[in-house]
Amino acid sequence: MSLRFALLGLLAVEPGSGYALTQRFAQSLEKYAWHANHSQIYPELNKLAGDGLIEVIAEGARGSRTYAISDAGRDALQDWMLSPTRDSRVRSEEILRMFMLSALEPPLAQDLLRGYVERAARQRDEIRAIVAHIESEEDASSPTQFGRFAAEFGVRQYDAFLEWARWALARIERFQAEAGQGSGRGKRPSTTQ
Amino acid sequence: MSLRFALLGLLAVEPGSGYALTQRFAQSLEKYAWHANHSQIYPELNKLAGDGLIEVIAEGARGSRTYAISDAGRDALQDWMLSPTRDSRVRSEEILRMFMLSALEPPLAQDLLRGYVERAARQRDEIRAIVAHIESEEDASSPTQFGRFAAEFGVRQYDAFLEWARWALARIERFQAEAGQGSGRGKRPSTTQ
DNA sequence: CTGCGCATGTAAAAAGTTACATGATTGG
DNA sequence: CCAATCATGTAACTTTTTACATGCGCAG
Repeated sequence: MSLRFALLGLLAVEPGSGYALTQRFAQSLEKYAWHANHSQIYPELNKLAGDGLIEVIAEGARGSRTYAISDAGRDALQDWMLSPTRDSRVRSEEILRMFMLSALEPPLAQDLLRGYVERAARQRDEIRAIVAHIESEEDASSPTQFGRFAAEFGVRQYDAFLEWARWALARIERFQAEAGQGSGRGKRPSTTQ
Repeated sequence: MSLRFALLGLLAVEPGSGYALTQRFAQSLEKYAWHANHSQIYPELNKLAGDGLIEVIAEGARGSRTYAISDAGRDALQDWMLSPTRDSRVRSEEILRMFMLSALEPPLAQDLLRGYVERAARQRDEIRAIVAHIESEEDASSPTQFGRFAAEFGVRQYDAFLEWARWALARIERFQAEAGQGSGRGKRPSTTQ
């Protein structure tokens, strides 16, 4: 169901073709919220059009069709937005890898974490540059709003991740130092079966 | 593929049955990293055992089997951790809804956002309580580390979200104030209300 | 005149969800 | 003894991924 509403939401902001939507998906949604390939997007657009939630408002070169959301579509989107979120689950292979670090030997985990930190910092800086660019355009019209929201979200997300990663590094280090000292104050599980 | 490694990672920290793993999934992974139902977990455990990556180390009441990761499993997990992440995409219906807010009328978007802020703040406080509890146990053994990492991540994640939401609220407000004056840009969808 | 990007599709396979199904054990 | 929870599974369906497939239009 989410794919439908992702498409309706994108079309509510601005009309576009399947091709354009595929790109907008990749630009603003896939890193934080949802992702879909064109092979899933095209059939879903046809279904949405069949249900009268979107309409073809223009046909261009190479058989391209520009869709716009219909009034019924806007209603459906709003209903969905007002309905309770029944799924608060998240899928992210990157975060999964973070958590799995605790299964590795501490030195290896630290190495990996440091690499992640570096890449995350670089990516955050890239988004910051995008934000600066959008901001300089000074165009507060709807279409850019969407990307602006996503970009701001991304910056804050990366910042939070970086803080967490640094905290995790420090914790692993501390844990390792304690373990290295034979008689620590921490409990020794020894024969815990 | 991710499910395999999520299970291997959990078993690398501590052995457990399919039932126990289902619960650990729901506790520490599903809100931030990955989720799976028992109907997906049990068959995957059988496959992992068939591939020699995990082993049954105990059988208990009600036909329960406790699995532990094998040396081959540990190697497979490590290989995966060291391999480049080829998928940096995220799926989260909640975040999707956030982004779709820009498709709604500003006052409605603000109402919804305020509701989200309230719930997020409550959830963050709940995790903080869990963190405080884990911290008070003073038990630095591996099994708890996992949940501790996830909880810390959750707190920072919620904090970042809350900051973003407040920023978004302020921005919508400003945008609305500007639109209220002469600076009419963008389309105005029927003020028929 | 050719290669790249635009533009749309379908099919098969894998992954994930929901529903159905069963039985054991334990606490009240 | 009854309800809740433990514990495992399969089947049908939906969603998502990967691969295959085709053709137009433009810039160099």
